Amino acid sequence: MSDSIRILIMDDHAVVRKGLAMVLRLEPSFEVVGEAENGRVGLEAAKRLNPDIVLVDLVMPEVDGQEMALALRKSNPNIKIMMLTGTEVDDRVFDLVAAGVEGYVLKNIEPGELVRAIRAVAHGEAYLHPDVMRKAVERMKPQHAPAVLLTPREMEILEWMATPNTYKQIASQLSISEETVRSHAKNILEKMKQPNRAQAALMAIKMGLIKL
Amino acid sequence: MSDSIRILIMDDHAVVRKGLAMVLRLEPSFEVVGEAENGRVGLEAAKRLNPDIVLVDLVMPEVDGQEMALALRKSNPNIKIMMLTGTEVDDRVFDLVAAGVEGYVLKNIEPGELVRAIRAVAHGEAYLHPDVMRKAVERMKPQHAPAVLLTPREMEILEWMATPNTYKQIASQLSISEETVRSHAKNILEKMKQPNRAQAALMAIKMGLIKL
DNA sequence: ATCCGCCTCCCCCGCGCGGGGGAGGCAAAT
DNA sequence: ATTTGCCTCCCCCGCGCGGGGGAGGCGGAT
Repeated sequence: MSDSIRILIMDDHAVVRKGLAMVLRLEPSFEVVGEAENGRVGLEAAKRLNPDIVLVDLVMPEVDGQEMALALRKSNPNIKIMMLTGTEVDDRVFDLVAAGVEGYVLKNIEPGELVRAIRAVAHGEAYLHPDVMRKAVERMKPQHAPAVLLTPREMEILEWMATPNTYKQIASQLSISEETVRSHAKNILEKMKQPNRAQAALMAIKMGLIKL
Repeated sequence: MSDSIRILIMDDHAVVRKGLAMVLRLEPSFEVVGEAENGRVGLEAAKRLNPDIVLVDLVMPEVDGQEMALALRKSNPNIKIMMLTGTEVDDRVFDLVAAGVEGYVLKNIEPGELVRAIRAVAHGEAYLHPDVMRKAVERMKPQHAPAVLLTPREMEILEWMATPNTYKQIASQLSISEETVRSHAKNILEKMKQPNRAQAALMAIKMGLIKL
């Protein structure tokens, strides 16, 4: 293995490619081995050049970054992928990371940070832009607050309502009457404004009241 | 506001505290304003000193990092929290980020990276250790694969089954007979080995077949 | 001392749903 | 040409469930 990081750049704008290449070539340990103007030729180039990492724009004509990433993951899973997009955090990020994309940065990134990011990803780490990370964390945390108008007992019943158990079975589990369970269930459905158990369970998961 | 970042360190091992403090004091823009040997005194110190950020070990006697973080979040939500643990990624991370902890690093982090992390968190960004990020990404991606033995039509019906609509309503929406919908539903439940619509919907979400 | 929220339990009704059958058409695979 | 999978549609039955009532006890708040 070589000690330098071999990079392939994909972007439909020549200026961006040249700009990135210029910045990256300043780094002694970096080696820009190729450029491509879209995902199709980029994919071929990647297979031919076998770079350590590809720096790819998300929006490109013919074959975009997402398609390219998925295809490259299949054919050459060892090539790291660093996705590059505009200043907005695209929701496709999550599909991308799910597909195995290691890096995701916005184009407004500082050159120094980009260098660090590339180095991190090339070393097998994951690098997500802070904004993306924040959004990811937001997704992980339950969208708290909306309504904890349920009593402790009702919360307990609600959890059971998300299971296959019938009210009768729930009742025996809790050692109370089935009628009591049904009574709680009625109140829960009314409070949550849901028409049935199924919707209440889905709603509860959405609100993070119960775990999946 | 001052231009330096005021830091409070919490760790039950004096050596770790001193070591961290020494490393951080090398940074001109950092100011270590205090140390605490557990969460209880750390919490008091935080309220008294009002630092920009607290660097806190997860495992501590009396009041551990998690309790401290939750309490501090309530009393002083503007103080950033950087959690510090051993070399293993603890599953409690997810509860912590859900609770609002901005940073999470492992103790094997390089000093330079820790400095960057603290700076990032102090500036309002999120910083998760690459390993944690990777694990978080793993959690986000649907645990694909198990079984997409459902036909396209069944997938469509399944999505409708996760809504409040009755079979009759679904049927009219899809312009087919209610019996057809019920027939599909029967096959779906059998294929998914689920006893009812509710469980099938929950299962579908777990498997990432449908979106929340 | 009164009120109110919570938990408990009971009754009745209608219907949506799960589970068991069966059947015909149509396209792709073989 | 036969098979196989998919989509379509139909029947019957039993029961779990949603929705409408009501009632009593118990603890905390005032």
